[in-house]
Amino acid sequence: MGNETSITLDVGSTILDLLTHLDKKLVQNVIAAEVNGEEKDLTYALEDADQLELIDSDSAQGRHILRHSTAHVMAQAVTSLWPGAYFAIGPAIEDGFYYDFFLPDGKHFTEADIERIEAEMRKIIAARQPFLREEYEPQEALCIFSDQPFKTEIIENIASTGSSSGEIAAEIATEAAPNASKVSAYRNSEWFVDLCRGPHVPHTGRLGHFKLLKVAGAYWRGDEKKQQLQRIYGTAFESEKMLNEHLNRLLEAERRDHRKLGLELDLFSFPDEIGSGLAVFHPKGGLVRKIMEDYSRMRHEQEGYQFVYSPHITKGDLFEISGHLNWFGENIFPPMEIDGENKYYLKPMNCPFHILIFRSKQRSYRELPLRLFEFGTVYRYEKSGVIHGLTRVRGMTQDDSHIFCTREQMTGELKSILTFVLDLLREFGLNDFYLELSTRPEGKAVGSDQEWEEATTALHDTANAMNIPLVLDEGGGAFYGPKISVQAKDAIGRTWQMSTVQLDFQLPQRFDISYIGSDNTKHRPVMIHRALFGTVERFFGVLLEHYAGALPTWLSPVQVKILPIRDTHEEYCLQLKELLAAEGIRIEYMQAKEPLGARIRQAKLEKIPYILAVGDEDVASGTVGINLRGVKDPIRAVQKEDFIAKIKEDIQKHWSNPTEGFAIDNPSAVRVEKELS
RNA sequence: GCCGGUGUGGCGCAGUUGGUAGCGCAGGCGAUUUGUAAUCGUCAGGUCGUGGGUUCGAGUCCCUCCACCGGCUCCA
Repeated sequence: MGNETSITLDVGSTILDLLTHLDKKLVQNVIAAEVNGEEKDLTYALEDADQLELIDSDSAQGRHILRHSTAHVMAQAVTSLWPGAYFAIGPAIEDGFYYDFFLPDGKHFTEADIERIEAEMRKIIAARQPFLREEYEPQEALCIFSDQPFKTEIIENIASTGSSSGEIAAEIATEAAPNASKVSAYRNSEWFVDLCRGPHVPHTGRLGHFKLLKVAGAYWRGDEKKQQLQRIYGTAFESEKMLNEHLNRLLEAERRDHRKLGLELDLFSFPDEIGSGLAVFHPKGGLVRKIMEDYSRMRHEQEGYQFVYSPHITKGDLFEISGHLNWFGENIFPPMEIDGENKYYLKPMNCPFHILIFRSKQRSYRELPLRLFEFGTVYRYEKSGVIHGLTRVRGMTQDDSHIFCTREQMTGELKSILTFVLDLLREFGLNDFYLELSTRPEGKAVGSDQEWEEATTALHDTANAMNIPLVLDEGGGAFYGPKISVQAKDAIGRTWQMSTVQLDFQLPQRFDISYIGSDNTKHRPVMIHRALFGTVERFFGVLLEHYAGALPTWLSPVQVKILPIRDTHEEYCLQLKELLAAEGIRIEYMQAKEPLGARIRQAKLEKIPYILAVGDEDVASGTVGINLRGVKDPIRAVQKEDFIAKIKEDIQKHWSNPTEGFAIDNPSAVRVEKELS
């Protein structure tokens, strides 16, 4: 609440008692409190000199609590519908909560059960059941939960380690008591009690604005070798309004799904006949992709990269030397046998090829940093269940580069790469980033501690200097070195992993590459692996979702569509088309076979940035009527030269939408887009 | 890979308790010549993902495989 006040109460008073002394309006949203920095239920009995912070249901902390409480209600509902169900863990997560269950006797939930469970939950909420906190010695708790194997395991873990932390995942910690000696649980009814650290809302009547979203699978403790459970996801908010806003955001995400857009806009497809996770790009998608790649090539040229090419297959020796067959083997497609002797593999990575280019002759320090760039198509065997549109595929093209430099050049290179990455991503319209530093994967890494330490420090320091938030991803590095990845947030706030920059001391050793230094002796170069788009496919998918399919003009496969009002305007239109084409503008002409409204509609659905409608008045005065994407009303009688100047500016400046240059304050823009969905 | 769901013409969908497939959009053709988000008519298009089984008979029931969707584990 912010303001500090001292209040005197009777001995044994609870927070709830205290609230009754305070202004009703101010405290009606309070669902829990922090006492001396620890979250407590409202039924907590205050002691002398306790410092109290109230937690409102509309705060992040408050939502977390009410979601967690809703998860308990869901578990109770499930237990009442499926007596004997085992429940595992049920934490609040970002935007919602889940609970993992196991139904005995081979039963399982289906999507259809969601409604039944929701209905049962509403009954529990209507009953305004109190959440009663109980504390037990571990032995007692084991008795109470003797028929719940997962809970038993959690309690035993707490009892043996003395705490809920350690090797137990963070989410499990939310289930357990923070102090070692006692185990806390919350009772909602005579027959339903759940192990939990708390706190919870005072009673189930404080809940109700929730929705169950999906049934999914999940492994016990996130370990694929352990039992498979069923997870039910849901979300809950402090009000119906906030809940609906969230559900609308989910719909918006669905509307932006690049798989759907790719089909609607005729950009790419995944024919069954080719195989899972292998895309073909149709002419329009191919054009977008070409523009992306051309732009990238142009920028790489400016940044001092040299272009190389390497084949898609190689003898296994190469990946033996690099260590990929050993460390990355399960992601490599099975080999082709040639002449019974040699095993050839589809390449999963480009780096060894670039190393061989480096090694093809003796190198001098004067050549460094040597920056080799390639749109390298690689193939990775991904488990069938993980494939997802263009963002997770089995055949992908990386905008890959390997930079060979001296130890001394390393930091400078890293810095210029990160600057380059962020610039490039901004040029494609992504503006909101954070960096993630992935460190040594324990048990899955090569190289000495000292090398890892040095590499990690170098990456960390460079990342820190970028003035962008940096988060740590413990153990997420590649087997040969740590990495920084750039996470970009899209237009609706979702984050996508894009670029990666990896520092590598290992492969230069494995391939024994060297350069002659100014001292006339051999030195080992350092290698930096980096991809800016990450992969062209994923980047394409992310851009589609970011722009909801309405690509900026410079990336649009069709930039202008010309519509004559009647076919008598055809001649003028074709002249206009020539004029625009001469400026390198991508344009389509649409004959007057149908009413104008129908053609406008069709062009709008194609998300064309500029639709020109041309009639008698335009022919007479050399003008066009412009329909901007995202704007309902047309702009009439614009001199065609003015239009050309405008669209050229748009293309040159990479406007995210044509409206940017027209000072249009048109709230219908967003509405129109929505109506069409 | 694992758990659950789904798979009907290019796309979106309907197909009652098993009785050999419909609709809308898109497409072809014809008419309509249209000033801002769907003009009218007509025609064509599907061995119902695949392979097997049950049955007199399978889009409907069972099994296999494939693919997709939602997650988990992995990950660019």
